Amino acid sequence: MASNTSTSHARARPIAADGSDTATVGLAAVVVAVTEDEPKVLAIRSVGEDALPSGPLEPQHRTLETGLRAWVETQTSQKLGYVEQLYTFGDRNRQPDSVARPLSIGYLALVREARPAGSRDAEWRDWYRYFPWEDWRGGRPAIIADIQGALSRWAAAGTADERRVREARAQLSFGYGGAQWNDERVLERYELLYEAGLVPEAHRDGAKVWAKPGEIILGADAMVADHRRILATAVARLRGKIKYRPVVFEVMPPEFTLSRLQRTVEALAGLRLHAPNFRRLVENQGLVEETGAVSAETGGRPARLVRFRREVLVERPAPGVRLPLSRRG
Amino acid sequence: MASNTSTSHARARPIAADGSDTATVGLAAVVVAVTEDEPKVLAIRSVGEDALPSGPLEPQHRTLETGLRAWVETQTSQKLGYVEQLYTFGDRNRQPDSVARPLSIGYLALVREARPAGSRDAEWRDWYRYFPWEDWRGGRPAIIADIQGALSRWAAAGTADERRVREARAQLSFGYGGAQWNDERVLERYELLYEAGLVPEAHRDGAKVWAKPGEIILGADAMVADHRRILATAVARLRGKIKYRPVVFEVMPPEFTLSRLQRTVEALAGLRLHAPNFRRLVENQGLVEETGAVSAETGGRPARLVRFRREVLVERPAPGVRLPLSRRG
DNA sequence: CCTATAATTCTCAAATTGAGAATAAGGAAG
DNA sequence: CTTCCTTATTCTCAATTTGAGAATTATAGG
Repeated sequence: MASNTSTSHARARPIAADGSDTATVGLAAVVVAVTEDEPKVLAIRSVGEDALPSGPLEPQHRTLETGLRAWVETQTSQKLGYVEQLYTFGDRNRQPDSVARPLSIGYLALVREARPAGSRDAEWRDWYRYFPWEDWRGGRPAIIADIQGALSRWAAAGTADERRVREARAQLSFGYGGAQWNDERVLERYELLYEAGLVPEAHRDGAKVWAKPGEIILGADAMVADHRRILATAVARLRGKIKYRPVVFEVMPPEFTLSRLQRTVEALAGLRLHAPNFRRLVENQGLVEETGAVSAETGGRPARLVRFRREVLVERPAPGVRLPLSRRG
Repeated sequence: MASNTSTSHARARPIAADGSDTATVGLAAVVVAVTEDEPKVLAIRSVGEDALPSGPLEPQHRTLETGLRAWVETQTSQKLGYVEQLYTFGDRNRQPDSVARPLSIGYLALVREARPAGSRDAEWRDWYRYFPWEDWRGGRPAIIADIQGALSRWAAAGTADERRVREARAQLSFGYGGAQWNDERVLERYELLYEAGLVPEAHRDGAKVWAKPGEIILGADAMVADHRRILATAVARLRGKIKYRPVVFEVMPPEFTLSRLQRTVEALAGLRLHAPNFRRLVENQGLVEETGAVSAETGGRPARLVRFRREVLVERPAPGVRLPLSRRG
């Protein structure tokens, strides 16, 4: 339960000087790295559920972003490079146990390496722990079957009109029936599960949901407050952005092989790519340049080491890693 | 000056109960329509500069979005359909005359038609009044020459290092030198002008800028507070989104001709498109369907009337109006 | 030397794009 | 009613970009 964990993400209750609403503003960061081909996110372990590094906006913070950086650094001793604002959440509905309106501004940060995580309770976690249905690298995840079942029962429980709408939404989001899987609909999927009550957060928040606690989809970790929602927003944003901006390089070491780059993109997108076409795209777009060195780490033929070509930022209008999917699972 | 206009966007000063910062949260809407092939935005005329419909978040607002809708409706009697959150601005630097941290959450709203604007001081304005350099439909806008000149002087005024960085940024943003024009860099361009002090807001905010007031780029309207920044964010977002999501249809009437659709996209993107290729894209993607009727409004051959095919939302993963540019101005 | 493994290059058909010519269907002018 | 003007619409064609798979190369290990 959220109320058990009175760590830094608990919020103070402000008093408004006049009728107008004041809000304590929470800042929360999704700090992403990719280690050994797995996407990782920095999490704060608390008694119950995990939390994102977060804290309230304070007077000494010159900008929202500096406030965020400060909180992440004190809580995880991780310095941030690339940072981008995601979304501001402010529903009254969620977190009903607080008088002040909980306003949280979510940020996405990309860092180069997942070091052992500075502080004792900060830990790097595979982000698919929170969204096991998002990892299609090994084909359709088994958990989708459970989800599909639960969503069908949820759809059936509605009125005739609701039924069709719900069924369509479920198929569209999770890619069955007519629709096909879309890697970017991460938030849509999480929100759908929340609405249907298939996720513990919905019950904890006291949201009016159809599902009984017994329907909860198991095998996925929940998070404190609205942090899993923020994480879903981050994954969605990153998966979208990777395709038209060269942001993957923010999580790569200075030198890397093309297959490492590919596996990093695959890790983030949760999809398998066709290797020859992937390299063709990356090279044709001039995203990387030769270092001259080779790396013989893997079993087979040694791979050339390349580095990101910063010049592309100037040359091309919107270079990203377009995804050459392979149709075979 | 911002302090002259004590209308609804003036903000109250909250008192924090403890050390932590409280902020009055302002909501601001960029309400967009396209009338007679010109992109319009709803503006509130005040004594000095224009403002966006806006107001503080209040206790009775259940969600941020309902608060926003309420403010827009009371100020402009315009009901909103499609609404999307843009960004939360919270720099301490801007608006130094306020004790409370001004936090403003910007929204983009799309509406179907620009009616004469309900209230007396709400008015539909061509959005290129605020950004004349953004309209390339008639070729490169004349004002770019002035901007280029002023930015060159700004670049030259820096140290050797600064000079190169500034020159590169200017060229990249405004598409001269090596770089080419990118319709989506709207915010980047506005921020650059602000930083260089070429825009009245920078001086009004007391920002530390190079330019003397005499350098200000004339022929563009400023706005209250950070509203022009929010507008720039909206234009950028819309120009980006139009290419991969069928959002144009939110500003179209239920039935329309393909050339009207094209001119609407052109109005928003500020670019000319190649008509035959535009229709090919729209039709191949199944974005529209026949109504059977024709419209003989224009001089030449009567055009078929089509409507948006809602089914595409289910069928295709990310259908938008890709932009088949024509190379000739 | 043979084999497994991974990296890399080639090939080829299919689809998409960019550009312009050509055609069609009305209204207005004569 | 013929001609011209205007806009809508269809065609064509070359160039580029994709998707998919086969083939080749370079190492390490037996």
